Amino acid sequence: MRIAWCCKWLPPEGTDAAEATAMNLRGTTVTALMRLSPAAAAARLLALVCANLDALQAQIAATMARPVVERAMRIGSEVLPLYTHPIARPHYAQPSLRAPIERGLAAAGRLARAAGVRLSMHPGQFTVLATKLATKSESALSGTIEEIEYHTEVMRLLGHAGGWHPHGAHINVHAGAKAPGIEVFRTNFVLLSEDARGLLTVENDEVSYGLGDLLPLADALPIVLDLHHHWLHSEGEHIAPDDRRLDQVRSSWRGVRPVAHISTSRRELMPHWPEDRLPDLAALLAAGLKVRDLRAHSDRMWNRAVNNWAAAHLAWADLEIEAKGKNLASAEFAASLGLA
DNA sequence: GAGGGTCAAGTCCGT
DNA sequence: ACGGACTTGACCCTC
Repeated sequence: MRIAWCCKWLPPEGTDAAEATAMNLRGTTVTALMRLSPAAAAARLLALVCANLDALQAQIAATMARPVVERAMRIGSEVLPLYTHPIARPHYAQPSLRAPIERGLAAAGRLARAAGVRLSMHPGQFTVLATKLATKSESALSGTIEEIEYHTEVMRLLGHAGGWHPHGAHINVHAGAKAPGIEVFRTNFVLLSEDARGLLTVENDEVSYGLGDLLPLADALPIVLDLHHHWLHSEGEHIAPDDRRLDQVRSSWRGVRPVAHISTSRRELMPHWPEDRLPDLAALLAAGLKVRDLRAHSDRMWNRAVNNWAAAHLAWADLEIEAKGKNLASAEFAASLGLA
């Protein structure tokens, strides 16, 4: 059983803020890189990558120091900044950049495996396997494939690729656009490398692909259930851990411990809502709140009823905590449930 | 150093 | 038709 934090390390009470800053990944922008000479751009990327590799190892080390139940984390996608962009690609092909990346990621992966830290990644919203095959979207599809193969390459260099979700690793995406339909996702999924297909998972979202829409893919890749997205997509259902639909979700993982996501709406939206009562979507909408507002993640897991409901799902899945309070929220969540 | 405009990409929603 | 939100605010220029 694992509880994961996501991407960014915030300094726990009484620790050094500058130390935490050094533990986080940094990116850059295409325009900033383009303004530099090729030599300066190469130097800039090398400096960023080296800092990020150190930061990643520090994140894993900090995660190792947590109780066993908290040894899981999501790696930020900017670990190798602009890796898939044409402006950066020639630089990443250079041995001067490639060598430290291979060394650094191999060391990070060894560290994670030695301490049983489960690793995941989550490519951004531009990653859409369900996308039309029309000329207009061809670049969207090729960009999506490049992006997934980039994340796969990071996992490969960590030593977490080859076969079926080695060490529990996964690269999680949303399905994409609604119009083409889920079978287009399946068609495009086949275009990925074998390593990528062994790492990819697909997550339900609030607007396009709900849990029921993804179940037809259960034979192709694991389904990540986002409990908060499902709550919004299903018009307020707090799905039970023994719901029959979850049988298919579980089996989609083919023996690997499943992963689910939990987050909750911002408390400021419902200042008078009791902390020990599950938020009632119909009541909140009737009170004038918008789904769009309710999608936003809270800082902390502030609602005990939500936490107990989420904790019941630990019976079958590891949980990634998606809260703006990051590691602080996940540690507090684990502690509040008496798990850590 | 602080403030504020800008940021590679797709899709959906509200105006 | 267009701006904003989303994974997540960070980056980077100007003063």
